[in-house]
Order: sequence, then C-alpha cells, then structure tokens
Amino acid sequence: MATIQDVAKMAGLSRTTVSRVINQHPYVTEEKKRLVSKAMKELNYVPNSSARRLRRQQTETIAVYVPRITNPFFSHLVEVMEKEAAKKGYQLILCQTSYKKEQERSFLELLKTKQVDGLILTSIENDWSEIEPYLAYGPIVVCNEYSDSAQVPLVFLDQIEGGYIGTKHLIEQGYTKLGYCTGDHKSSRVAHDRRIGFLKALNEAGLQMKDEWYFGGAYSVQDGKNTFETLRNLEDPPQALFTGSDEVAAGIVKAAGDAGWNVPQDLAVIGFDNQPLAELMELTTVEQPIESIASQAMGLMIESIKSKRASVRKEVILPLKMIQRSST
Amino acid sequence: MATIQDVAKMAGLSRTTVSRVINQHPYVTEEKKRLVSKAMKELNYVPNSSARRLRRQQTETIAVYVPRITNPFFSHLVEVMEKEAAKKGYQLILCQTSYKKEQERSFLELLKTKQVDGLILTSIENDWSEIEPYLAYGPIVVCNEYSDSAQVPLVFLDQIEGGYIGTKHLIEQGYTKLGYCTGDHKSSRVAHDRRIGFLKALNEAGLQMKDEWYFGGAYSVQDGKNTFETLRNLEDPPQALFTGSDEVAAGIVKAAGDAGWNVPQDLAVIGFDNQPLAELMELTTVEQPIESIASQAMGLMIESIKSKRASVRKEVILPLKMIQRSST
DNA sequence: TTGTACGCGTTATCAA
DNA sequence: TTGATAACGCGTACAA
Repeated sequence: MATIQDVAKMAGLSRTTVSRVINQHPYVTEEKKRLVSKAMKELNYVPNSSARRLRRQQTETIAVYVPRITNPFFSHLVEVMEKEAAKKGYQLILCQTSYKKEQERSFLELLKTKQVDGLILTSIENDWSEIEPYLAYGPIVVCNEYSDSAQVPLVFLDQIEGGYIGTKHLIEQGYTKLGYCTGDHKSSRVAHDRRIGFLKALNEAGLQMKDEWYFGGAYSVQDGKNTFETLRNLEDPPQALFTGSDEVAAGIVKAAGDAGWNVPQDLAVIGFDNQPLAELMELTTVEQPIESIASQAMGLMIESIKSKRASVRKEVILPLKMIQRSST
Repeated sequence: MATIQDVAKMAGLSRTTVSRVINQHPYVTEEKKRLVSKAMKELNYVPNSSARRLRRQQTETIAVYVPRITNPFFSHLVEVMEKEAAKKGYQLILCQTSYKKEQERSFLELLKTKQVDGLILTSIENDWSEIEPYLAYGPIVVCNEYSDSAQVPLVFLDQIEGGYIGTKHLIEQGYTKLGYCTGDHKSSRVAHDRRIGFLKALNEAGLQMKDEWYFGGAYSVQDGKNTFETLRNLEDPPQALFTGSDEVAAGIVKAAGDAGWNVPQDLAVIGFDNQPLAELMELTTVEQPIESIASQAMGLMIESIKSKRASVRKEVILPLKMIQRSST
C-alpha cells in the first residue's frame, strides 16, 4: 500500500507538497500538481483515512440511533439520512438500540472514543441526564423524539396537531363514539402529545369517551388483530378508532373484514404514518413528513460539526398531513 | 480529552504499561493494574480510536451494501447483521447503492482508504471485474447475490429450489394454467434461477405456458395492481400466478379483490419472502431464511478479517421453505 | 512557492 | 515485570 511518502519520492517532491495537492491548498505550481497527480495515479495511491482522522481530529462519520431498522418508519428515516450524508462526504454508522437502555448507552462510547463526529438520536431510551455528558465530546441532534431539558437541536413533528387533525376528521365524518388505540412507550412524548390532540378534538366537539374504548400497548399487525377481538366483544363498541400506527390499523381492518364487518360502515379506522401498507389497505392516515425530518436533522448535524460551536437548544417543528382513503 | 500519556503521568508509570493494562497483556503486577485503572477512571480516559486504527491497521468496522434500506428484505438482513456485528465489537457502515453502478463503485473506496476492514455485498450492480481488484485491500463477502467468477465466500439461497417448490405447490393444488410474474434485474442470477425452478416444475407436470402469461418488471405493490389489470383483459388468463415478491403478490390480490374476483378461486397467487405483509394479506409464500443468511455472512466476514488469509471461493447454499396461507 | 520538522495517540519491539 | 523509542501516515507551523 503506497503512502504519501512514496508519492513524494516518485514525484521528486516533498510530502508537504503532495499533501497540499491532495487538500487543494493554494500556492502550488500547475506543473507540480500534474507531477503529483501522475505519481498518485501510478501508485494507485489513496490517503489513509485512519491517519487523516488522527491528524485532523475528525472522522467524517455520523452515528444514527434507531430502535430497529426493520421498522419502516425508521428505515425510511435512515434511508434519507444516509443519502444526505453521502452527498456531503459523510459515512453513517447504524446503531440499533433494540429499545434497550444499556444498548443505547454502550453506543454512546462511539462519540467518546472519537469514532464518530456526532450522534443523531431518533429515539431516546435513557434519561437525558445520562446522555447529556457526552455533549462534551461532540454534537448531538435529536430527531423525531422530544426532550424538555436537552440543549441540542430537536427536529420533531407536531404530534398534538397530528392527534387533533386525525380525530377531527373522524368527527367530521359523523362518528361520535371514538376509541383510541396506541402503543404507550415509556418516556415517549410522542404518544403523550397525540393523546392530548385527540382529547382536544373530542372536547371541542363536546364528545365523551368511555374507558373501555381505550386500547393500549398496540404496536404490531397482530396487536391490531387482538384489539379488534377485544373490541367486538364490547357491549357498546366505538364506531371509529384512532390508532398510533398503520400496522395496528391494518391489523384491525383485516380482523374486522375477516369477521364480516364492513369498514368503514361498521367500524372506521385511521392509521398513522402513511406507510406503503396504508396505501395497500386503503387506510386513511396521518402522514409524517419523514424525508423532511431526516434531511433537516442531518443538515443540522453537519452544520454543528462544522461550526464547532457549543450546542444550543433549537426546536424545529414540522407539520403533519391528513391522507384520506376508504377506511373512514 | 485525556490521553494515554496523562494516565501514565497520573499513575506514575510509562505509557507502555498503561497500554498493557488496556489491552490486557500479561506481565503486569496487580498493583500497577489497580493504579492504572484508578487513573483512567479519574481522568475519564478512553483510548482514541483513530490512533488505534492507525497503529493496528484495522478499523473494526464493516461496510454493508444494500440497494435501499427501506426494502424490507434488506432492512431485515441489515438488522441481523448489525446485531451480530455489535456482539463481536464491530461497527456497521450502511451503504445504499440505489441500484446504481457508480454509487456502488464510490463506496468501494471505503475499503481502499482503510475506513473499513471488509465489505459485505447484498446486491451487485457492477461486473465482478470492477470489484475484484479491491480484494487486495480487504475481504469481501457476497450475500444473497451470486457471481460465477467471484473468489470469495458466497452465502445465498437455492432459488432454483424456491421457484420449484412454489410452482409445484400450485400444481398440487390442481392449477394447470400457471403464470409467472417477477422483476427482471439485470445481472441478477436470483431471478434467473427462480425461473429455471419454475420451468422445471412445469416440465415435470407436462404443463405448457403461454407467452402472455409472463409478466415482467414487477417490483412494487403498484406493479402488482397493474399486472392484474393486464391479466384480467386476457382472453385466456392463467388460473394461478407465481410472483417474485410479496409486495407484487399483495398488489395483485388487492386489485383482484377490488375487481370482485375471489382469491384463490378465480386466481391463486403465491408470493416470495414471507414478509409481515404476507401474513397480513394471508399470502401463501416461499420463506427466505433471512436471519440465517445474515448471520452466516457476518460470521464469514469476521472470520476472514481475523484469519487474514487470501480470499477463497466458498458457497453456502441455504434452503427455502413453503408457507401455505389462503391465497392458493 | 516549496521544504523541514514536529505532533496527532497508540502499540510493538527491544533492551534492561 | 517495566520502560524508552520507534513507527503507523498524515497535516501544518514555520522557515527559507
């Protein structure tokens, strides 16, 4: 493997000059530039990135935390981030926390050991107080999640609005008995906010909700199917259901169909995300502008790396959009 | 940021000894070990990974190529690989080729510039001759794809068998007019082999196929819907359809249902992959053992990195499995 | 416009 | 059992 030294020797110049050519410094004669380029090509030379990293104290690598990459929401987020990063010459290291606090913590070392220039968190398992100290080692951007105390850029969606417009849509369709079905993730503000939006819409319309119309802990298609089983055995079931994800909504619609119910006549269902599956099942849903969260988060990350300024809090709140299909 | 020098000073020892403690070399007194550990903790010291990489000439990082991470097949593959890698102390760099030759080529530089120890390819866009020279810089493992000339470990599925068992299943159900619907990716041997399996089953049963029962270029749900539109306008449509993916199969089933056709009475459809969507739509499908391809590929990769032997060809062929549901 | 010399933080070699 | 010293490959003051 050729080093910069070999190139210098072949070109009959010093390492410094070669380095200058590589890094496009001014004050190098065109002639020597050519000489260097020729030698580089001949030796099939490429700068060693470990040496560069050490010298420059930066890695041009960014770590992205997701719970699981198989979750379509997160894989879409990562897809956009990776492209955005590649465009600007950055690599992406994928970190799956599997919803586990200790996994998340162990990945934090990447920043401390200078394996990456920065961290983008798309989910947060630990208390912010666990994460905060690592800010000393590099920038952190939070994306999709929310934290009150984090002094970092936060890019997230207006989930209150999301809960509100989804619910309002159901109300406008004439349903009055509305149920609520979501996952209920620990620290997650997302679920919390959506619920507030849901209740706000209910209040405005002067509607009441029964306790038994609340279904928690639903994440998957299977959970959706189970939810329907519970629902159908209710004496007074809801007419319409607000759900926290397209998967759950799809499960409910599927189980309802199998049981001979008509959607939306017997039961209306609204999903969340506008995943490919939502189109397939013709689910009304609330679309999250994933591409725009992802690219904004990555943009803020690279900006933070380059500016080297101390981290400051900055909220970027993005709007959500109703997509109406035939499940409501 | 504390360095090994700082630790040495605080512990009143040499850098060498500190390094020995960090790397668990023998011949260090328990007492000095304690001294060092204490200093490390006090200074909140962590070895700088760039320096380590430079010195050791390895990165503990592996690049994984996928076309797009949003494709559920690949995200599942990556999910397993990342976990497997993390378990063994390796990081994963995600490279999306977007099915583009030049993207793929540009990522190859990662190996040459020593940013990663090795490459796992889950898809191949360029001719192998383009990739082969990079073997000089580190190991490459091919996973899910196939190449005749590649002198590297290859982990792939017996797609001939896949095409065969899927088709045979249809024949056993009594269908005699079988159609074939897949994507047709350039260099991909996958599609090629499945087709061979399909034809083999047909031959064995003495069945003929009409040209118009072949539908190409189908990848997405939407493609599946379009395929159904074409099919329904045929004078003599096939009774059953072998498809190359669950997405396509789902699109067909959905469009058929919307058009008032009964599945499987009017049209039977078999998918491929056994994705979550297949369960939702109750698609009969051919399951690919994704977890096992992924972990075997990663295992072979890490083995190659550690052994440092020259790359040799080695084929690992994994079996496929029928999953029967109600679409056939 | 070019070159000399030092340092980035580790680890491997050799000698003590 | 420990320590001094020389790499690993590169970039950049500083001097010329």
